[in-house]
Parts: sequence; C-alpha cells; structure tokens
Amino acid sequence: MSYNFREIEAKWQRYWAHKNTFKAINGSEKEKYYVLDMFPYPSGAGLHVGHPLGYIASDIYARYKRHKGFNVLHPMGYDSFGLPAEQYAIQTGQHPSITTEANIARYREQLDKLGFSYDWQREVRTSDPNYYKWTQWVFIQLFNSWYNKSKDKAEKIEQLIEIFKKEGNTNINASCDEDTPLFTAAEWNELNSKKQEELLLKYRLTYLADTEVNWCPALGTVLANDEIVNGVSERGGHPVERKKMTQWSMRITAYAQRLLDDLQKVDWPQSLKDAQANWIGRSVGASVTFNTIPSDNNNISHPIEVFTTRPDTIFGVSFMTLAPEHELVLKITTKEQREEVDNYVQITSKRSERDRLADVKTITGVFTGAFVEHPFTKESIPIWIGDYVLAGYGTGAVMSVPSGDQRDYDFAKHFNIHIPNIFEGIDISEEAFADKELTIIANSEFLNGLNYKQATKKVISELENIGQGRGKVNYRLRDAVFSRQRYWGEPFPVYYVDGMPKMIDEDCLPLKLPEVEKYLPTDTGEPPLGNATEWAWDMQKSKVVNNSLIDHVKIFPLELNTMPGWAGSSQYFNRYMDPENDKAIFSQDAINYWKEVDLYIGGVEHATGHLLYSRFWQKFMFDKELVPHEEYAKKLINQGMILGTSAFVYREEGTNKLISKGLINDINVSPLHADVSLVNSSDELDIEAFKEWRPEFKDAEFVLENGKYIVGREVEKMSKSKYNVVNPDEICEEYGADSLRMYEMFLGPLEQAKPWNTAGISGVYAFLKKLWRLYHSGPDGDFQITEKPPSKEALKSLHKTIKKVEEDIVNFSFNTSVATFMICVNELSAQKCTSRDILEPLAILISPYAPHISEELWEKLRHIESVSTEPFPKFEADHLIENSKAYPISFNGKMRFTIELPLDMGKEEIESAVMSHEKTKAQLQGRIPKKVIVVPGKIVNIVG
RNA sequence: GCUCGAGUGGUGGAAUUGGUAGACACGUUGGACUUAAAAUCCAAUGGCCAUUAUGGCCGUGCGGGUUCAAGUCCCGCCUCGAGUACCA
Repeated sequence: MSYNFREIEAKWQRYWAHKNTFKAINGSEKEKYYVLDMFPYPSGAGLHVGHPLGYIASDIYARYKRHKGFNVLHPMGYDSFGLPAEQYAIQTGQHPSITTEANIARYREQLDKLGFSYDWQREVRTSDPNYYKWTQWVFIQLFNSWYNKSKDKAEKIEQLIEIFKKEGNTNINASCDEDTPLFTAAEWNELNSKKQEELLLKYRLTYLADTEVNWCPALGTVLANDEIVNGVSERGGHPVERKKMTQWSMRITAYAQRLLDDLQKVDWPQSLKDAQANWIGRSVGASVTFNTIPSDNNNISHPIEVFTTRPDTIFGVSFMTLAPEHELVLKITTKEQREEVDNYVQITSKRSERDRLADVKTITGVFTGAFVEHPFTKESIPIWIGDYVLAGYGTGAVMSVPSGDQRDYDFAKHFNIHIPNIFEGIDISEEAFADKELTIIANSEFLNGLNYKQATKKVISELENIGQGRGKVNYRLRDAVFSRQRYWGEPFPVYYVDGMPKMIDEDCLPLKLPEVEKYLPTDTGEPPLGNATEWAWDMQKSKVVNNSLIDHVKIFPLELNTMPGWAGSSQYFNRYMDPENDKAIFSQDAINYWKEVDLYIGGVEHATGHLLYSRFWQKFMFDKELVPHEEYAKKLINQGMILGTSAFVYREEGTNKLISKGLINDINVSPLHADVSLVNSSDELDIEAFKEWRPEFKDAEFVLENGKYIVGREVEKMSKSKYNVVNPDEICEEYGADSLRMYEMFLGPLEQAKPWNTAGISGVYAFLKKLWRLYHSGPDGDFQITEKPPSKEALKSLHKTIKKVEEDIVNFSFNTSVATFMICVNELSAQKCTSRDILEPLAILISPYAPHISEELWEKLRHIESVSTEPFPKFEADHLIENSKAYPISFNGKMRFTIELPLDMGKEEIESAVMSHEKTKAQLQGRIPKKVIVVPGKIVNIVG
C-alpha cells in the first residue's frame, strides 16, 4: 500500500469536521492558549500559495499546544466588507453580499483542503449584521465617552456634563479639539441644547469635524492620496481640490502616549514597534505664542501659536511662516499684499498633498505684509506664508530660525531674509547648523553660553513667566478619519436632529445596511446610501422607515457615510471568544477565561493601520472595564511574503517578433509577462500553449536559441496581473496538503520574504513517502511494525529529533525542523527501524506539520482514532549524552576552557595534558570532565 | 534624507549565538533497477591545485581590528531590500 494522500487527506478532513475535533471550550479546566491569524478579505481571486504561509505556521503552533495539554482557541473568519466587492457591484449591479458570499465559500473550500485545525463554529464575518451590530455598539460607546487626561482614561460623557454644569470647562484636563473655547458653569447652563451638543462633540472620542480631504467634484467623491496623479484623478483625469468636509473622526490622539509606552509590554517584532513609534512621532519641545503687531489696516493683535523642538534658538527667529491654509492668513494680510497672497493660497490649494511632497526642492512663499513681536526682544518679525509648512502638523505655523534649520535657511536665502547667527563659534555662511549636541548658544541675551538642554529649560521657564509659552509634547499621529463615502461598510448608528448627530438606541442594533439601486454617489454628490429609499429613522418607533416620511419632528435622516475597513477588524479577536452572544459583545466569563491573544500571526503591512487602531480600541475597552488586558496580543509574528517568480517574453519594439532571452543583446525590446504555467523548470516556453493563451501572438515570429524559447525570470509580488500565481489547490492535488504545509515551512524562515519555486516540493513529497514506508515494511508495502525494543541508534535518532523539533517550534524555526525530520527518517530508514517504540512517538511528533498522514499512521498503530489529543513525546536527555559526538549538545557546555597544545598529540596525551594544565585544573576544581573535544590544530573544549 | 533589516555554493537556505562554514533540500553529473518512462535506491557536487591514497591552499559583500579561535563581536565603507518622508 503506497502513500495515497488524496484518500487520506479527504478522510481525515471529513473526520475532523464531523467530530468537531478542534472545538475550543469556554471555561475548560485546562489552561487556555489563544492562537490567532489575521482574518482575510475574501477576494475574488481566491487564495494563492502565499496566503496560507502564516496560517500553516499558526496551525502548527496551535496543534503543538493541544499536544501539550492546552485548551486552544484557534478561530478563523472574514473581513468581508471592502472595496473590491463594491466596485464589482458598480460594474455589474450584483449586490456585494452575493459576491462576498461566493468568495467566502471559495476561500473556505481552499482553507479546508489544507487541513487547518480551526474551530469553525466560532467563525465571524464583519459584514454579518449579527457581527457589525457590535462594531456599531463600540462606536456608540466611543461617542458617549471623553478622555480624562488627569486620570489618563476614557470616562462617560455624563460625567463631563456634570462637571460642565458645576464648574464649566476651565479646570478640565481633557483631550479635545484645538479650538474648544473656555466657558464657565453659568455660561454652559445658559446654552441651548444644540450649543451644548456642539461643545460636547469637541470632547467625544468619536466626533464630527471638518477635515481636509481630496475632493473630486466631477466624480462626486473623496479620493485617497494615491488615487491622484499629477493633481488630477487617476480615473477620468478630473481636477481634484483640497476641501474641508464634515467627517467622523476617532480621537486616537488621546491615546498617543499610551500607545507608545505600551509597546514595551508586548513581544512584537522590533521593526514593527519602531514603525508604530515612528508613526506616533512623539517630539518634545515648546509651544510659543507670538502676537501680531497691529497696523494701519489691521488694528487687532492676533496671537499665533507655534510648536518648536528648538525653543533654545528663539533669539534666532528672523521670520514666521504660516501654512497657506492657516486660518489667520486672511485676517492678517495687509491690503498691499492681499492679491499676491490670495493668488498663492489658490495655487497651493489646487496642488494635492502628494504633489507638494514630491516637489520639495522648489521654494515658494509670499510675504503677508504683517509682523509679529518677538516675545523677548520685542523686535518686529515678518510673517510669511510657505507651503513647506504643513497645516496638519503642530499648529500649522512655525517660528523660522534660519541659522538652526535647513528649510528655514533655504527659505531665507531664497527670499533674502536676514540670517542671524546664534551659535558660538559656528560658521553658518553655507548651511544651517542643526546639531543639538554641539550647540552653544550666543547672541541670545539670557541664554548665552548655555548648551541645548540648559537653554531649553531656561527659555521655557522664561516663556511661562511672561505667559507666552510652555513646554509641550507634540505627536505626529493624527485623529483617524472614520467616514467613507461607500456602500459596502458598516452603517453608522447615527441620525441627525437639527443637524446634530444622535445615536440610535442600543436595543435597536444592528442598524442594517439598506438596499440601494445604484452603488455610486447620488446626483447631488451624497454617498451611495443617499440612493436608499428606506433610510430614515423613526425615533418613536425606533425603526428604519422611508425617506419621504422625514419630518424632522419624529422622523429624521440617517447618516449616509459608512465606516472604514478597519472598523470591523478592531475588535474581532475578542468577539471570537463568544461569537454567538446577542446580549453583549462578549460575556465577562468568556473574556476572563480567554483574556488575550497569546500568539498573533499576520502581515507587516498592517503595522500602522489595523495593528494601531485595534490597540486603540482595546485600550478604550480596557478603560470601560470590559477587557482585562490593555494590550490584546502578547506575542506577534509577521510572516514574510511568498513572492512569485514571473516569466517574461521579449518583444522587439515595433515588431511582432519575440526574442529568446539569450539573443536580446542590444535589440530594443519590451518585456511582457508570460503565464508561469506555460514555462517549464528549465525556463523554456511552451510556444504553442503561449499562442493559445495570447491570441495576439498567434502569428508572431519566435526567435529561438538552440531550438528553444527561453524566458527571462524575475522575482516579484505574487499577483494575478503578473501571471505568476501558483494555486494551492493544484499543489494539493498533485502532492497533497501535508507536502504543501511542510514545503511552505521548509522554504525559509517564517518572517522572511522568499520566492516560491514549485520544483522544490518534490523533496518534501519524497520525504513523506519515505516516512510512510517506514511504517509499511510488509511484503506488499503493508503496514508492519515490530514490538521489539528499539536499538540505541534508533533511540538516539528519535530523541535528538524530539529535542530539536520542540526547540524549533518554540522558536518558530519551522524550516529547520523540517530538515530535522528528514534526517531522522533517513537515519531510521538506513537502520531499517520498525520498532513501535520509535514509530509511535514519531507519528505524534510530526502531526503538527503533517496532520493527515500522522492521523492515518496513528489509526494503524493504535486502532484508535485521533492523534491530535495525544501528548507530545518527551525528550529523554540520557540518550543524547551517551553519544554527544553525533549530536554534540554537550558543546552547549557547562564549561569551556581553552589551552594550547602541540599539533601532533594523540588522544590520551591530550587528555593528560589537559588534566595537568594549571589554569584548567584550577577551574575544574577536582571535577572530572565528561568529554574533551579537540578541534584540529591546537584548541581544546572541555565539557564538564 | 531618516529608520529598520539583509548580504554565505548554480538555487532556497543551515551553522548549537565566538568553537571543524555550507546541515537539509532543489538543481546538476554519474551509476543501479527497467524494453522504456515514472518511481525508488547509491555516489559525487564551494573554488583552485595535487593525485598513488592519505592531501594542500583559498573561501561567508569590501577594508581594518579584537581573540587561541570571527559568517557571528568592534570600527570604517559598498550594495540591495522594506518602511517613512518639508514633522518645525
């Protein structure tokens, strides 16, 4: 009987599904362990061999933990709201839910073939109303909360209202909008409820605000930065302008410091932590207020606040620069400069942010005609506008110190502005001097002679004395825009009364996505939900009704935007703990049992998206005392991408001639992707099949070398459009899931990007066949083992394998453990080992990697069912130490001494030389070394 | 520009964290079995030299250094990749 993987794999996959083998039990007596994969977006293209890499790794770990006696939670679901399904709907009119459903079915089929040990009863889908009910619920909780900076936690909005009633907002230390005015209790109580709502919105953790976006009037939609090319829309080439729009935002900045600090608490890759820290971008400095000098045509003094990391250079300020969008620009510009300024603001507003960034070398700006007064010298300082200052960072205004900042320096040179030198012994005639460490301040009154640290401290206290500044920490992180003008996303549980947002009652959730005729924006430029006729809120009946009934008395309009992609993925890991609960997002029993994710595996591309937003939501949930841990993922691993090896044919320019790679030389050719399935492992193209595939080359001339057409190769991201996709189904069909699983692991380190090469799989496939034969030594390949005690060699092979494989699993070095298995099976085959004492543990040992074959062998070994519940075999150290030469773990030495010996000594001579060596003798303190290892030459290692 | 990561055979990659570099696998070559293919098994496979065997020299991107001993540690470069970018 040979290794029939097709039969075996189908049999055990059915068995697992039927018996619910991998069901995780809430509140089990066993210790819990939670292994999580980042759930996929079910795209129409299906899975390619790159997708399951992380799933295989997590599955190995989950299975290993089960063998170790843990109650393992290993769930899977779908992040099923998203753009592709919506775009498909726009093109075809097919409802996104239908497309999504079909894609999920396909994904599930592919996943099932790989033998994953998921508890499918816990599946979640973000687009399922029973799931997004809770996404909406969290949104309501955020809306009803504010951030108390003094306590460093989110609190109920009612508490804030109480404080407003009693003492106004003057003493409150909260995260809120920059423009929040101060008011007293009396003033608050005077306000009508709409005004009060407006003020509260400035404190809520999710809030409506005017946000600057890229607006394309022709398409009636907001575009992301990468949807804009050269200032016009990528699709259609329509002009794009920067526009303020009212959007929902998440006050993630309230959590900036905690998000930064708590990175220390988690075992995540350093590079990912760096990326998040970078993104949060904490910088320490000071906020300084400059007051404008009233002039003939502008008789009011306006304060301009700036943020600087170099307050010590304040005496080097020779001009101010405002972002063109700064709100004071219009107020302070003088008559004489008005036209020039207006022109400049107009031109820059038409440039997209991306254009501005791409074009950093051109220095542009205009003088406003206005001046500010220097807080210490009282000198007049001109105010300029320049687009190198970004409206979105700090206050959108900078104090320009040309001697200490290269951008300010370049601007000053370009516009011939004075460059005062404030550094002791530094030449600034060529460039600015920005080295904090070497700074000694000069020409700066009370700061003269101080270094950076001293001067910074001193100037901040002086600024505080005169009330024109204070120390400040600034973050690059911005509040996250949470509105999307899309159909296929979570509806906001929001309706509007008198223009102010109200949350619908929690009991009425989920607020289901309405049906629409068209998935495009409406004629009036409203989001797609504006097309829905059943989309108004009857406040009394608490239900959705027809739009035509809106009377603004009982029936109100509902929010037309939907939530962004990251909404649904920000809490899904907790929902898996109790996925069917319809009374709460999860029960306290469930969360207190599973607590947090022990191991999370997924791609690094989510570093500053999902992985930051979900940490923010978790912290909020922690503040609400809904979850026991402030960080939800203890350990995280980023699996590397599996890359495709694309194939290229080369067409000579202007002809229909395809030239084999070796003959190109100086010919001007353009490379074209060829489908990798049309190329054999020697890079030879199947010309007939290629003609079939690309009819436009039916009559092309093929210029061959040695009678063959040789393609070019390049490693690229695996993608349908590059025709380099390898489908896991085909691999499973030809080699089996166990081969695929082992091969994906064997390919290289988990975290590393690596190219796929189907040819190499024959190695692991041959290994599995060899493994099978080990248990089938009977005459016709029948199952046959012996009950004889095993040989020393066989025991040694087994035990070193146990040790190495367990070490590898714990360290996630799955690639080397596959090699270890191969060595083990080669050795046992050579030894003709048939002993049950060896073969039983081996079957368990390999089961996390190759679960199907392992189950099949186990059934034959024990005549009982599943190997999955068997304990992982134990490593017995004695067998290794007996012969450490073959497996020199003793190198890992308790003691290692080094002495010099002549080259030509025999073994005994060396030993006696070692034992009489003074230094060694002293260190051995009379103990006899177990082993002396001689390295050719003169070096000796002694293992004690 | 800044941050992080990586450079080892024809290829993917090992190397017990300072201890005989190239495990394991692909590929290649030769052989066995076979009418043949597939499958399987055996042998060789970093380079150069020597060959009658035992052998010798060089070798982990480059140049230095520390050490009895360096792919591994230190200093200075080069190249590639990823992320980020006028962040005041």
